[in-house]
Amino acid sequence: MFRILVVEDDTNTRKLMCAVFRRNGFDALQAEDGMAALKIMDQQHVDLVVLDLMMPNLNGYELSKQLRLTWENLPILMVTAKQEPKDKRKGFLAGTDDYMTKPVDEEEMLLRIKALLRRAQIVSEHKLLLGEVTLNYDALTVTREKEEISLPQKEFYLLFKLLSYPNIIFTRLQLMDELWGMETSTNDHTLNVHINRLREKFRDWTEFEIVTVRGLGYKAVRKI
Amino acid sequence: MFRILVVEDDTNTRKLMCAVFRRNGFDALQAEDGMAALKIMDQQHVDLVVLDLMMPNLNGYELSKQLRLTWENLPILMVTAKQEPKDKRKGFLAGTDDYMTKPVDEEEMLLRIKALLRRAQIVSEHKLLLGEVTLNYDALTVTREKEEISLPQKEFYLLFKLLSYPNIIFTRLQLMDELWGMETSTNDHTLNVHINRLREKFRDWTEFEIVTVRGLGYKAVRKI
DNA sequence: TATTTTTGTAAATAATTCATTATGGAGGTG
DNA sequence: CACCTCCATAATGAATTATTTACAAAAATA
Repeated sequence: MFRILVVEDDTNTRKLMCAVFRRNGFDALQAEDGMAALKIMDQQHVDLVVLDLMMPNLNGYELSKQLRLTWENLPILMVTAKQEPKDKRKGFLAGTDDYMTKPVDEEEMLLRIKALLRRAQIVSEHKLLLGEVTLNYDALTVTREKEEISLPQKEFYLLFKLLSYPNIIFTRLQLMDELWGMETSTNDHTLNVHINRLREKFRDWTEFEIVTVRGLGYKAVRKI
Repeated sequence: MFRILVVEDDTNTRKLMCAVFRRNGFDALQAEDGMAALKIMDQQHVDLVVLDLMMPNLNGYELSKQLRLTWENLPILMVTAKQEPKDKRKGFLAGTDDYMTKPVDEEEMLLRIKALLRRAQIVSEHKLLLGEVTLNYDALTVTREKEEISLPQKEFYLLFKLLSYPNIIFTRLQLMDELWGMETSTNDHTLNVHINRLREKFRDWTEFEIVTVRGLGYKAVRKI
């Protein structure tokens, strides 16, 4: 069972959140400020932290920085005020983080929590499991039962990125940025070609498919 | 028959693990804490220890240190929490150790146990057995039936390293590091050359093969 | 010291991966 | 339907990476 730590100064909100988590099969702990949170983290295993950014004493930004020092891949879901500028909201997130704005929608929170946990697992195990199919990040291979396809780096990272977040559309820019870096001078047509090569290699696989979203970019969808 | 000692404070988990081992042809002993574990170890021969790091009294770290003092090459499989930082998880492992994160997958645990036992045997006997083929660490020789090839040091250690962990990819950096040390000024092309020499010598052997993983490094695969 | 063996370097060759271009097709829009 | 944009595909060539060969330096051995 996954254990979630809720850090939130408002007692009502905090208790409500914990109740929601418990009702949905999670184990929930609570802390009313950053200090209490760190104390709990030292004592027991926590899979994910939900964090209000507006708190007395050690505020959310500071706490998340502290947490990152020790638990590099700990997923953190930050709860921010809506009027906070967007770049500030996203700016300091690590790869395994996400944020939501208040007031928090219960349904949405659970979805995000689940996505974060899944992603954190991917990060820590360097593997991506999709039913019968496994992407092994360290070996650059894709396997299905006995079959193993090994891919060139660019192709592999592209596929891994897409399949890490199925059904999520990535713009060409995002993908270029992730695989080639901001400052590349590489023509962005090359992305088409890589996509094409991937499609070619996995044409007869029924598990997933790379779908073009015209005008936007690409997404991977799981079939079956 | 190999004998495994399970050290785990949670009674259910402990009994379940022992049941799994017995079902798979191992002899299983159990201890609910470090003290009990040491007592058992003093009384009888144990081939491998499975150890939960989170335990009351003598914790897992301490116990493993204690065990190492007397049983230098005892293979230990540590069970750690997932959020433990990776360097902490791996940092104190000896060559014959491994770790897993909770929750533990039965299949994976058995695989790791077998790999550990195999490796421990390598270490204690200074030999690596692959079917008909034997690598003798002290003599720097590779034998198959009546045939015996003796290798120069660098070549032998390289082959030994690769074959100790078949199917695991080692980066050029890892291999350079292991065979030449971090601070070497040796050109890393030399690795290619050594690989090439090994391939040449064992070209007609069907038992194993050195495979290059472009952009990453090399791995040894067992054939047949 | 002379000889052999081992190890490292360098250069030539080969293979793979990646980027670019060109062409044509699909889908949207007026 | 005509037109345009965006994307798919194929072909080509450049860049990167690995293999092989030859040779020289270093170390070990006779």
